[in-house]
Amino acid sequence: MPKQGMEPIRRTALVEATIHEIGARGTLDVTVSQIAKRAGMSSALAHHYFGSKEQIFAAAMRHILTLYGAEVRGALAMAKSPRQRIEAVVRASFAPAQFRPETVAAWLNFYVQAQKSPAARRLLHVYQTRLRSNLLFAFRQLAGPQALTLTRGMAAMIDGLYIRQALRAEPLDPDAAIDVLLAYLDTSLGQKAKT
Amino acid sequence: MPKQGMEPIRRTALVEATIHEIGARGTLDVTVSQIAKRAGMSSALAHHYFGSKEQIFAAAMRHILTLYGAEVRGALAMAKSPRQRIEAVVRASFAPAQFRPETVAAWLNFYVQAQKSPAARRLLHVYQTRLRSNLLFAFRQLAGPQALTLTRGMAAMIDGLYIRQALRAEPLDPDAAIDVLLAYLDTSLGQKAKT
DNA sequence: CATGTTTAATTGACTCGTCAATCAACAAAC
DNA sequence: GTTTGTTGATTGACGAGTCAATTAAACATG
Repeated sequence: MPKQGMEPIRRTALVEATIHEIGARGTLDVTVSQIAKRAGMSSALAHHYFGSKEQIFAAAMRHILTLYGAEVRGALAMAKSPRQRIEAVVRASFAPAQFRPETVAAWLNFYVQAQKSPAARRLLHVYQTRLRSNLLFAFRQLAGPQALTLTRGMAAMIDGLYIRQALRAEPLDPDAAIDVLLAYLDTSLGQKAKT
Repeated sequence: MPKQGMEPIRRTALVEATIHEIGARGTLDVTVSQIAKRAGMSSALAHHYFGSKEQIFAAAMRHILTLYGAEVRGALAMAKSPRQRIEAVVRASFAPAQFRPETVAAWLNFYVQAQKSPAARRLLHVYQTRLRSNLLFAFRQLAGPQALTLTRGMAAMIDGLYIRQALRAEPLDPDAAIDVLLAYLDTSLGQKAKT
């Protein structure tokens, strides 16, 4: 069977299987065998390519963060005004790809993973910092001294809406979530320039 | 050694040990032995009183939710106006007892637990619903039609600020968190009656 | 109040299952 | 015939839950 050049294929298959499996089970308690099975291979092969379960998780996390980063960057590229930059971050955060149940469940579980694994914590920290500074920069131009408070509030609200989705309690659709956030944005800025 | 009436003592010791152990390790991956050891007894005894690990977790969760519920009810009792009722919920949510790192870490992990355990999900759901309806009721009197959006925003923000604390990323002290929330409240209500 | 009996509390040792990780061996492709 | 892909079987560790046996308090009774 062995064709050559399987490695990248296997790796991505495993990463995606990991995210789906975590999403489906709602837990980090997924076995390498489960992941491997979903990816259509033996668990031994998974170990062969990744070395350890923790490295599989790390790769899955990197994948999610990369996708999210790309989504944000894409949205940001088209934004002209500070107001648009904030809106871009919000919309990117709730884009269909980011708000799929498996993805969100995976996020929640990676939050937990970050509590034990320093590597996971670092990864998460990089992205959170980047996101926050995007918001802060824009808010500074719009609201001066209140910028820090507004940034904190908005970042918290994004996370909170994610959690709700993960818990499937009061499952808001993306548009409703975006509405909540934009309402916050607008009233905070006192209905200034809705450009 | 056997004195009588040990049961309630052992049970509460186990519940508290569970919360501390989860907080300390940052994971639901705590063994019954670890919990029992911290509570100063053998793992066999823990099983004797609770039957299973899941029931220990459920009891710990109930404990946390009960404390939180009591805190909210206490704060709510003194509130006279709708504005004060919202503020009461906010302040109760970030009261020192609720915002201790172990407690917050335990919360996060119970969110995860709720994904697999229907019992945990039910417990969480009851409290979340109660909380939300407290907010919604007050917001209706203050903001009429926007009440639903505001409630969603505020509930999300509370959860999000909790997460931040759990992750120890940008660790806000309780007062800062309350400031963020009250700023949201005030601007949303357009600086009406700050009573 | 001494003594025998029940009973709650308690644990060490054990079972059984599960899972991450390893390894030896085999199968194409080159 | 060497490299790359692949797996079944195995190892070793660990953890939930059980159980039989031990302790000493509580209690009864003459």
